[in-house]
Amino acid sequence: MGHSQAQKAENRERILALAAAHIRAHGIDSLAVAPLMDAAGLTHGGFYGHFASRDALIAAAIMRALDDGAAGAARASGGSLGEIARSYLSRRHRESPATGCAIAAIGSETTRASDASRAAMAAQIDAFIAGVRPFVADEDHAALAVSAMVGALTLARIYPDRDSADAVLKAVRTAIATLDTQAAADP
Amino acid sequence: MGHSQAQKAENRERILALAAAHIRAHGIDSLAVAPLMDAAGLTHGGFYGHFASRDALIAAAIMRALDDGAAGAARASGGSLGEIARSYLSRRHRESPATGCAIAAIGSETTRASDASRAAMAAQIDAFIAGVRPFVADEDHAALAVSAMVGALTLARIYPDRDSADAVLKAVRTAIATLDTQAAADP
DNA sequence: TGTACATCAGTGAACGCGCGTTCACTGATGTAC
DNA sequence: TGTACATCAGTGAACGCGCGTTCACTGATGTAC
Repeated sequence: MGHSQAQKAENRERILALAAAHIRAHGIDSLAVAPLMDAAGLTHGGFYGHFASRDALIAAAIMRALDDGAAGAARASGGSLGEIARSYLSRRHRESPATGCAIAAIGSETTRASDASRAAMAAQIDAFIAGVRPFVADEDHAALAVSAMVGALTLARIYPDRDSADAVLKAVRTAIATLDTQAAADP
Repeated sequence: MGHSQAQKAENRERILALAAAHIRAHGIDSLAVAPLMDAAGLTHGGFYGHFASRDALIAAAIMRALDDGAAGAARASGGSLGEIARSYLSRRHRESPATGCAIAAIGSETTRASDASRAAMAAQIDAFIAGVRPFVADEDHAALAVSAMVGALTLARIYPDRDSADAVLKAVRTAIATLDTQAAADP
């Protein structure tokens, strides 16, 4: 089998991507080394050639999940707050935690994570707020909009029935659009 | 030792209260039977006289944590949205997840809990929205306010430094107050 | 360009540990008379 | 009211299992000559 250095980098990348998706879809605590390595097509013994420990992997996976989410947000970031909210609070995003925003997916769990992980997520929260800032009246409303988007996505995923989940998303989408001072200035 | 029926009810109550506090402070997955029974002053073998399984305890503990949080909210619910936000988004609440709102404390984890647990939390979200409804312009803004409060408390707890955490709480408190149509009607 | 060998990515068995759960047992409780 | 006994809450040892981690080994890689 190919055990080249290039292969190793690819393998590490695959492990990390799978871990980042897993923690968003199934939570941090349920991430186990052996099943993860299996999913990556490797045996569990080789794990420690890539990461010092499970904790080190988790820290790296959180960073990766944050980057994933930020990349998705950048791709979708539109020219108005309504557009941002429409994308962030979409049914698609609600149904795809594994590829979506890490803040919403593992927010309450990260509350209890390492300081480094929490700092990384805090930085992304700040970036999210800064991205929304141009569209609203002041800093406070930027924090409000971001809190509401992260909160609403989390709440929507709690509802067991899809209709209620979608109703919450729609309600907050509509309400957030009224905070857009740019749009309000238009005729 | 007193093994009376009254004692048993007290013991079950103590176990459940400890579990409800634990899951809010340290997460659902980290709840383990033996340490919990130890904290309750009992040995772990007796656990199954009170609950059918760890999963059954978790379901009961989530319900209890929701009730705790609702009781706290009812005690603090004031005559304006600003008052509600001031209490919910207080430093005190941020620092005391074990006795506070379960939606914020275990929101992202509950996303992956049993349907019954999710339904119970969904009911409380609906109640929270209904409680805020009288103070805002429409249903959508009630959902916005609740999403923002739950979201902001979660975000604040992610920040490793207290000042940033408090700044987010304050920003969202201030912004939410502007949504209060009752207060806006005042001179 | 070709050969010899050190390196090292990945293998898979083995380890110790913590956990959920079971169970035979103990002794106080509370009921039947 | 007092005694005899069935009940049952709690005990603590034991179980099997999954998990994180280690390690001796394998065989392809890539470098030195």
